[in-house]
Amino acid sequence: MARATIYEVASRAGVSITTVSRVLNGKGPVAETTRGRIVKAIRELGYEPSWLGRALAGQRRNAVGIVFPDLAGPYHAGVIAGLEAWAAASDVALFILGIHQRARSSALVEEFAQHVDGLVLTAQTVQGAELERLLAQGIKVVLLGQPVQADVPAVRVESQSYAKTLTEHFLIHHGLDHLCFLGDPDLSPDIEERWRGFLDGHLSQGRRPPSEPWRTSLRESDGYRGAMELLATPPALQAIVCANDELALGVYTAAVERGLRVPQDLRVSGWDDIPQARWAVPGLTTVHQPLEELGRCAGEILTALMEGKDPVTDTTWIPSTVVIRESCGCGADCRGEIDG
Amino acid sequence: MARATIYEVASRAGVSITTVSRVLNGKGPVAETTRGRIVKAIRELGYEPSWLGRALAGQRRNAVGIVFPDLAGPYHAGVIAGLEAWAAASDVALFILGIHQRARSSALVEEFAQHVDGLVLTAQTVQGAELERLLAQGIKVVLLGQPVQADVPAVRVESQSYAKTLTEHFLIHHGLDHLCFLGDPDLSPDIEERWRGFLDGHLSQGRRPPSEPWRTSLRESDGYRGAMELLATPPALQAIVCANDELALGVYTAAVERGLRVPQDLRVSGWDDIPQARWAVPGLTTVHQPLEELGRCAGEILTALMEGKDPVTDTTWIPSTVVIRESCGCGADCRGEIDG
DNA sequence: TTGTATGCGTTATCAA
DNA sequence: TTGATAACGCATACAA
Repeated sequence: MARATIYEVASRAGVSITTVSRVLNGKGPVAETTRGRIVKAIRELGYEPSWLGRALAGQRRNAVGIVFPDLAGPYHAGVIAGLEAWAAASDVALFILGIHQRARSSALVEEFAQHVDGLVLTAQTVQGAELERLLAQGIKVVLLGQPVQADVPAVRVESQSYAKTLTEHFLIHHGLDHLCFLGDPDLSPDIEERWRGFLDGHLSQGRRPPSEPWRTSLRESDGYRGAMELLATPPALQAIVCANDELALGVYTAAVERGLRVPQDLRVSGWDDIPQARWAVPGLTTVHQPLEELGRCAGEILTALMEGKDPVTDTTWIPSTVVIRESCGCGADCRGEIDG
Repeated sequence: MARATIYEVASRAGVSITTVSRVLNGKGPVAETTRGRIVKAIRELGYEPSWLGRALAGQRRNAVGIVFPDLAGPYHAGVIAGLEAWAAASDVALFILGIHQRARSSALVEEFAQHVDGLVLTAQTVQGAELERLLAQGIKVVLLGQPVQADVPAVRVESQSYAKTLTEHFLIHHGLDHLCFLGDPDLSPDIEERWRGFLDGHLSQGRRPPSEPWRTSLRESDGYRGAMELLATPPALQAIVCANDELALGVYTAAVERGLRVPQDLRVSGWDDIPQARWAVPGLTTVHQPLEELGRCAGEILTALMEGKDPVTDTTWIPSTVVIRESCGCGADCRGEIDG
């Protein structure tokens, strides 16, 4: 019924638990014949060491965790895949936690931390004092897409230059004048960068800086509502640069409702390159983030941290790719990718 | 640096750890003044009980886990959302594990199990002997979309009747004759049900039983390749009923390449109602699974199990919804939903 | 009302 | 080469 313990193995093999522990961990000298008896006992009992006992005895937990605000968005799957690839190669377990706006989410993360040696914290999960607490307990932490904090290693995607490239694409290649940014820069540093890149694009062309961003959260319905209002009042907008793809798809719906064709009457771009972006008609021009690369990179930093290398504290920047489809007004002639 | 322990709290409050434990767990009598001192000490030290200590001392872990083959598909997000809703309401932590075809995945799950009181196991994760091992260790288990096992509670979506409905929709409403099922019934019991419902639909109409399913795995590229071959050889297929949406979208691509229009020249249906299904053109007729409901239901069974209620061992069946869009050949007139 | 002592399953230190 | 035994942090039976 219950699991076998090291004591049962020891008594069955006629040795002490110390010796069993030695063969289990492969350290310390054990006579070949003794080892044979112990291995046999282990097999016969189907014994597996208790993770709890090990962890309590101060051992490595041999697991890392990643924390997401929730697992609904387009973001997590790619990151997890990358991190998982690293974890499998490192023979470390990967546990995942979504905090889902829970009331006691802070306690939740702290408890989660007890199960692992290292934690990857994505945007909108843990910050400030709570993060300090975690660090104080000796948990290794890598931030993903979070505002950079002193002395905490982070992985970020470079957004600003791609937003600039995208904006210039509208401004120069398509010769537009009247663009609007949809999304709230205060929601995350990544989005703030996109907004700044949007500004950069205007400034680099000597254009009048665009109006304020139309601040909204990031769901499709927010994009629909935002666009409905933006398109209600003159002067007519030529393009809406969205903070993510879901907003952009909401804009599609609003455009239909306002009797506007995309891209003939209204150009749209998104960010993230979610699966729908490829299937929507017209195909959504967007920015593809190398999510797997992000996850893998976080894993490698975790390795360094857990091996106690000289403390990594700098931010690693990962590049993206602009994906040109049709929603920006490009035809088959200019589809493809642009480098930042 | 390190966490405070119950001993430090005790000494600071001038009591024994027993008394601290008592106020921590709210059981046993404690004098009001003593409790005050202890509460104060706890606050001052920022003490939080060690999850490890508690678990090792034989307490409930106050966490449940869910295991997926991987987190890339369309499946997991909804299920997690539902399970998470239950978990939050029950004040239980939810940990997630993806096994990602790891070599030592069996050991991985067993280790994961030590962190939790109960486990939700989805299809293609744990079966047979390994499952028995888990159960033998007293872990509470709920199966999700798995073949039913004796004495293990399970939650399943009813697929067969919806597959039948969908097939009859093609056969009767659209008056077709020559349908083909794309996908491998051996991959999961759910898909096998879909195939059986496809057969049922033919038989109920006294039609000649269709040819064997075109066996393939479930990625979009498989759908593309499968359809390319299916459409290469006469007699001309009128409709392809796909085992999931991703396959169906692959069929879209193949149709374009073969110069066929969907739905005029070829009808298509999918299964799952992934986000792309709504955005693809034409909109994909598919079957929507109440994923959140699935998760919540699994959670509730877990509650019963963990409270040691009389053992739940039966399978709970959850109903789906057929979502009619345009890929089956329906126009605006018959869009909507059909009940099973 | 409070405290002592033991067990939970390991690893690690030291002694034999 | 092996074994007692003390941590690790908590809950709890039993004693006071």
